[in-house]
Amino acid sequence: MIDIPETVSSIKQAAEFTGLSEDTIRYYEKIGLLPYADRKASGHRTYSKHQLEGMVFLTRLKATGMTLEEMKHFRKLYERGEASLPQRVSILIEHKNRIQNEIDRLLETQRIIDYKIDNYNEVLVNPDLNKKWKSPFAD
Amino acid sequence: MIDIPETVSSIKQAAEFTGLSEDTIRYYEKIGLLPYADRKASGHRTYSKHQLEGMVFLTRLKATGMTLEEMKHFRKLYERGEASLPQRVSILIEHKNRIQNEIDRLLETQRIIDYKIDNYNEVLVNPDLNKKWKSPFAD
DNA sequence: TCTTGACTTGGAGTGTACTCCAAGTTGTAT
DNA sequence: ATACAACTTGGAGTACACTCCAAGTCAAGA
Repeated sequence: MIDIPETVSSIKQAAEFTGLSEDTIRYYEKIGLLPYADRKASGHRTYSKHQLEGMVFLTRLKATGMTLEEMKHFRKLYERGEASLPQRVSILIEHKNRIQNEIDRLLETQRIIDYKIDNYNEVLVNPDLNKKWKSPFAD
Repeated sequence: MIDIPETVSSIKQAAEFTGLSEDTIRYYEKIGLLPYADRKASGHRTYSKHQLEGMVFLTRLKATGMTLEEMKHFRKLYERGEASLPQRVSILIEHKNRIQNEIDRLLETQRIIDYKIDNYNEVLVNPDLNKKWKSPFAD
């Protein structure tokens, strides 16, 4: 990962460092997933390193299947301060479990794909075998 | 997995055995992802075990991130017969690699979540530590 | 025969997450 | 001073994958 400067003073740079698009950053702010960003005198958004890291963490949660609504909820808990810590922990634990289930599902599908690739390769070597696998896409 | 009978004679049963909804099955047929299903004299759809297994395989590809368009492409190759075998193998290999990348990403996010959970727990034990972690959502 | 329920069709509507646009403002280089 | 790029806003449009609906047909039981 690129290392993030202490502050950036344009949405373009924020996009560059977080991997989000400029439009997506504005959209997230619009729906309340990101807090209203500080503006310069010109009205342009500025971001601290702190905020950029938060955005990167959001992209990770999203990339692992958390919805924008769930992330908004998490953010609201964060804003309520320390009292919400236990709730935040349990959300993270639950999300971690979801990720684990997803991993298990992916591994199983990899096994099935391997099986199909093996079948395909056998048919490539000996086309007469073709009739043996009647399963769709497998023969 | 439930075992699938040799044939089913309604879309309801097909839905039951594949896990897809009736509407989704009709939708897949409409967009050409599934071939036009055989109909009884009444016009009701019937499906062979062969076809049901194909539908289950589609759900796996979809659950692991393949789009409907990509699946349509794969299906068309399948319909072109044996000559498309090498192409189908390479699509499967590529998809398997995508799954691997996804798994790697999920594992990395799990590690990050673990790190955050640890931080949270430390703060829960000793609230004074709270100032140490300035990273959003992490403190 | 009549009702009930499962099915058929084409097409409209939904939810999520963007993505783009028009009109206007500001900052920088020549 | 002027051009031009980068930014601002509210709001409209898009892509994907369904999901629902209305109107009609068909099969089986009371």
